[in-house]
Amino acid sequence: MSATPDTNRAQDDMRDPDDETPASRATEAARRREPKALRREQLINATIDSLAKRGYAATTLADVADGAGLSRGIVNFHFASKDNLLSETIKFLQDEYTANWQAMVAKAAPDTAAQLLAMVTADLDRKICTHRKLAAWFALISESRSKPAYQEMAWDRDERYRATLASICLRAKQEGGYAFDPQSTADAIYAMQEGLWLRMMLFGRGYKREAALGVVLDTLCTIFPRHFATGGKPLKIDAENQ
Amino acid sequence: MSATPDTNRAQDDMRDPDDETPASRATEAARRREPKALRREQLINATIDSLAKRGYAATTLADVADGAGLSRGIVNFHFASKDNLLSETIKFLQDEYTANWQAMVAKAAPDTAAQLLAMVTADLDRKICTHRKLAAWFALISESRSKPAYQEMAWDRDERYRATLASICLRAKQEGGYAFDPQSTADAIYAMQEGLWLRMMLFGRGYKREAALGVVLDTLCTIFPRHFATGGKPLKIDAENQ
DNA sequence: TGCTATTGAATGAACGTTCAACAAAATTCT
DNA sequence: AGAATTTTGTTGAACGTTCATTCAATAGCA
Repeated sequence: MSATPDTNRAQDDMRDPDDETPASRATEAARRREPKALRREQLINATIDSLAKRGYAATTLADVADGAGLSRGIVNFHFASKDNLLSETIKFLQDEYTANWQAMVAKAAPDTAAQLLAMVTADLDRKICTHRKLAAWFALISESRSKPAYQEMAWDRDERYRATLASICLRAKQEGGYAFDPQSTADAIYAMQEGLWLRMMLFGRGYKREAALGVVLDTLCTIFPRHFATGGKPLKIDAENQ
Repeated sequence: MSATPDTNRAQDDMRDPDDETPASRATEAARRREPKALRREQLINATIDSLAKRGYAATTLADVADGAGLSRGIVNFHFASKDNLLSETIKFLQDEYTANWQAMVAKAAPDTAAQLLAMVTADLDRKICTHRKLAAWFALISESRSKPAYQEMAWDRDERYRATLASICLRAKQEGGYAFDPQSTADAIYAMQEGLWLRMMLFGRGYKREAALGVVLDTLCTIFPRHFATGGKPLKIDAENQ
């Protein structure tokens, strides 16, 4: 029982309702009973905090352990090495991201406009698009030059999203008689979203989720005028296919 | 006279004709004569190399000095501290970037399409858009959470580009009778470009400048159909204003 | 009694910074 | 002009700090 076990997570300027550590561990004894997976997630969350607050270079295992309210040696027990902890952290973020947009797309109406809207808003979802997660993600991904493992994960994530987006753009083109190249359009939209992420990461208070969402919706209106009304609301279109 | 003074710079996958160190310093004596500013630039270039090759976390002063073919203590003499070296490096990149697009815009024809094309292609210029510079830039900017100085520089650069782009979008709207919001459109285009930068940084060989350029031009055609013909060529438009 | 999770001190390597010594250039003096 | 002196640039070893990792000791749990 060293430091006071702090549950205060990520003083994010966006005030995320983010990932609260589920089990409200009261006593030292109760904490011990928590299954391994939970402890790992707790450490990963502390890692995200540290990455967001202090950056990649200044993220130390001591800081992570302190953030989780545990002792120094704990990370090497659960993750073997710092490298592995960071790999697992990026994997955690990627998995959460992918699961989120896939769920949102599955839940959305099957028509093209709704599917497109779902994909695009998924990236700006409250759960994904928090300042601390964006900061952590950029910190990790920027080091991917020297870490081939990161690059692979980024590539994976990218391909899936990009391919799905391209197929929706193709459908939209067929329905709306647009002139654009579907793959180019998909790439442009995807790039725009990552660019908006970057802006949000860089200018925390100065550029919020709502602003980014406005830009995205306006752009959809411009690119897909027959699917979206001004204001970003999907327009019902009686598609011939489906 | 310690290590062989290596002039081999940045084995970039993009084979940049990049910044060759101007003076071809032959002898130890000749090197000494180089003015201070040149030595600084040489060290900054070695820093960019190291950031691109090894990442932010693994960039050490020893590595920078080795890369420049100089001795260990040299950086602290010219830059006082590692922190300052990195600040000067990001400043160098930002200044080069801003000077480049402003020069290209100034050189372009005054009509809206040409100005827009100039701004947009400036970002993908051979001189700016090399793998090593992108990697270095992302490595630095990702740490800006913990370095307020970086953030300020990023903001500055951003504002100037964004405001110029927005004013051009406004002109285009007036000329072409488009429905879009000019600021949103400017933001979208800018974000798209930074997103494409990110892709190029991440997927080096897998996503080249030419691919990004194609996406950008296609997008211009989609957004400004009355200014650009399919294929991205600017269309002469007889503007009423100017 | 094992077994698993956790602790915190010890270890050794890596790094930024400092500094005394040195060398080349520039400046001053004769 | 040439010698003497100061200034400027450079070196590499030394220092102190920080950090990841290891590990013996310990405590809860089956």
